[in-house]
Amino acid sequence: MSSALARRGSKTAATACKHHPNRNYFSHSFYRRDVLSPHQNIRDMSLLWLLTAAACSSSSPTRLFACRTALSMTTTAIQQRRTFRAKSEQLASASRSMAMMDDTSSLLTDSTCTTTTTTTTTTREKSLSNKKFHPRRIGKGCDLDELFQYLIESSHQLGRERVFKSLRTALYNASGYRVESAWRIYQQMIHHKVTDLMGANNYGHLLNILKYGTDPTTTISRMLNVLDDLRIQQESQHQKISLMHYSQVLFAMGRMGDSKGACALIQEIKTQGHVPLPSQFTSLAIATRNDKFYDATQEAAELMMEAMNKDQVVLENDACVTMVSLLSRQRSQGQRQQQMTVENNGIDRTVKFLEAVEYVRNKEDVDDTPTTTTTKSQYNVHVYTSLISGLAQKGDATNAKRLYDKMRQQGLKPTIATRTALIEAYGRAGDFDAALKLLNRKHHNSMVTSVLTNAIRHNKWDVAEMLAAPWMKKLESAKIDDKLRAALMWVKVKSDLDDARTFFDTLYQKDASYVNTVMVNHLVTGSGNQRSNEKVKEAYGLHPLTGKSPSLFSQHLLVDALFKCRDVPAALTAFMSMRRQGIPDDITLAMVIRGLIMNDEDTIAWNVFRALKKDGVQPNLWAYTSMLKAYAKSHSTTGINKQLVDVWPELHRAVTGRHATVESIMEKEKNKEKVEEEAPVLMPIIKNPSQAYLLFRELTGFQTPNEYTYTTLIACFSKHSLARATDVFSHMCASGVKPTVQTYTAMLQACSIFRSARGALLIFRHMRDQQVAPNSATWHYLLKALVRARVDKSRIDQIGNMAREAMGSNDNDKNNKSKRKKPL
DNA sequence: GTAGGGTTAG
Repeated sequence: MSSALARRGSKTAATACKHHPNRNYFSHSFYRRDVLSPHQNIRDMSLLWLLTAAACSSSSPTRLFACRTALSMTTTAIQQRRTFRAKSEQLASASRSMAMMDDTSSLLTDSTCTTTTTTTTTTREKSLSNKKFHPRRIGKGCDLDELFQYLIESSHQLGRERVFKSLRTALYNASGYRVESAWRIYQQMIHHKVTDLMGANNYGHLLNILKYGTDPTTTISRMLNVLDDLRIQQESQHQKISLMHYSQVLFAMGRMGDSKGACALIQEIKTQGHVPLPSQFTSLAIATRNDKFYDATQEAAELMMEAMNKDQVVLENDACVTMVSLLSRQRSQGQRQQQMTVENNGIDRTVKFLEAVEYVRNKEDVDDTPTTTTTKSQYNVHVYTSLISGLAQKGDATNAKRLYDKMRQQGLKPTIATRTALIEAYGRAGDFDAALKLLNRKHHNSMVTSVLTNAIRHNKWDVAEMLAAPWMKKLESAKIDDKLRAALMWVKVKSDLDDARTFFDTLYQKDASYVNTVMVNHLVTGSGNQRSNEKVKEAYGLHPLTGKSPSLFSQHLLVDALFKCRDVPAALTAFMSMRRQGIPDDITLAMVIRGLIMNDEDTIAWNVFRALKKDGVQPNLWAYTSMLKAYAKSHSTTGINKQLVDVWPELHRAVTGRHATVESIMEKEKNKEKVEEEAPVLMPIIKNPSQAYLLFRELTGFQTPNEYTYTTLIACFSKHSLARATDVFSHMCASGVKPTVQTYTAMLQACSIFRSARGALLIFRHMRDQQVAPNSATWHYLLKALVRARVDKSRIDQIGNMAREAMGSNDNDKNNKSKRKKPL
């Protein structure tokens, strides 16, 4: 109700707002029917314990990134804010000077009342107008064009005070809460240079209308313009920007998803010596959630934690729920330019956030009367659902289930969303018995989607088939939503690509809304796996049918598919086109490195890799490992495709993002020669294991190598030095990274090359002790090592028999597996 | 009505 009143601009609402104890009338909860008491907020120590345990069990060793420090992040934010403000100011002054240049008539939309009217206006008419546009008479039905015309003609007689009063009344009574009207009235105030007469409340009212604008760019920039004007007034001590003004802008930023702007504004509030309001943090949380272009989760969380820990700010429940949801699903590593933090894990960060929430809640209890005797959980079902879902994404079904049980103990009833989150946890962990058991009662779209996609991920074709079959018949029914339909398409793509492709057409013909982007992506990926670049390109061409242009993610899949088809020029062309539209993430960059190396374009890969680092982009672990793979290759590939040499300068620009953004274009214009000097040179890759080792040392400065990285490094050494390969192997075991069958095989390969029977048998025993099952390659290199080391023939035969025996049963396994793998 | 389920890398 309050929001409706406020929107109508009713005086009652305004007064009610003014007298609200916290003057917190932009609070999101204020607009809600069920305003939660602060005590209903998060407060439950035992849950925190549980989560901390989950974080400890799942957290991997620290992955550090040499990036900006917290301090420089803040500075950058301020600088960005300044640039943005400067741009807004330019915009404002441009619009102002335009208004000045144009005279009276051009400011009016109604061209009928122009100069002719001015000359023929009689004294009587004037006095009529005087009456009509008297501040007291300006009401709802007032014609703004007429009013503006009148004011321009009579401003000299009326005096600026009177002009201002008329416009002010118009703002309150005639704008009708229409954004455009309010903005035009404000522009008139600027034109008549009367904004200095505006009171803080007038500014507040204006902002209150503007915040409901529909266009993100105009809405925010207009509001920032108003704020800038207010700031100028503040400097001449006319006005003071209050928290409510900031709240209005933050509210709009929340709606529009301008997370960078919201962070910067919160910082500004702090610099002004205020403590931001809880509702302002809620706006920040909403802005972070709604921002599709920038992930400010970490920055926002830190601002909130600081406020809680230092200023005892009690966050609103909405902000908590939103932040918990965002934090718990943060990717644990590999984000480019990520801030250096110890808590790189989503759950760690969530725990840290909740600790701050607990801290301030407990503090509040002590300050208040300590009457809270209830042990009942103060978390609501949404917080639990977010947390369960966060654990689910990490495949931590054990803790997800514990949390779910705990929630039930607290007497909270799980909803469909909660059960879906738990099903997702089981599915990710590969526990399909548990997932199906939960699904048993009612097959809801979201639950089926979850189990289905996880079954595909885990190659559980029996589960996928069983689940998909009944839905396949009604694929065209409206009862199936987008996500489920896409999951069913995925099943089809995996079982029969051509059939899936035909089916896409059938669906589209039935109803264009039945097809979506994800389906096209599945078709592109499926075609890539079939190594058919014609099919890839054809499938990619389906994107327009979904009514959406391909996102960066869709383009990522295209590039990957083209690399799989060994069409390097096409893949690189697609990648460069992708770069022109946005900044590829670390996964895309690693995929490009990998694609090049898989296609034996080692030199180009090496140069892309160098260019990234030189540009300050930290390649992630996957990129490093792919690069290492070039050194581990048995065949030498140093030649470069001529076509790629020609494409290199452009590729270099695409990788580093030189003059692709507005800023860099400006930079280039400013400093033309400097950019042109930088003709990128293709450096040859020097393939010796010491170089590989240097690369490995370098990556350990940023990330923790995993079993794949170690194995690749061992493979680099296996042809050169058994001692060094063994060193890496020992280092791997000492670091707690478990060798895989591939690791042991690489070691055995080294033993065979260096004719070490003793080494081979030691490695083989180690493998047995670790209960790792050998594969045919393992047996092959073990035997080869023994043969080359001239071990006693009877001994070799003995092991050869063991190998045949083991492989015989393995073959059976394989056959069974492939039988099982045959889908639908 | 908030929270949940769809497509990325050996």
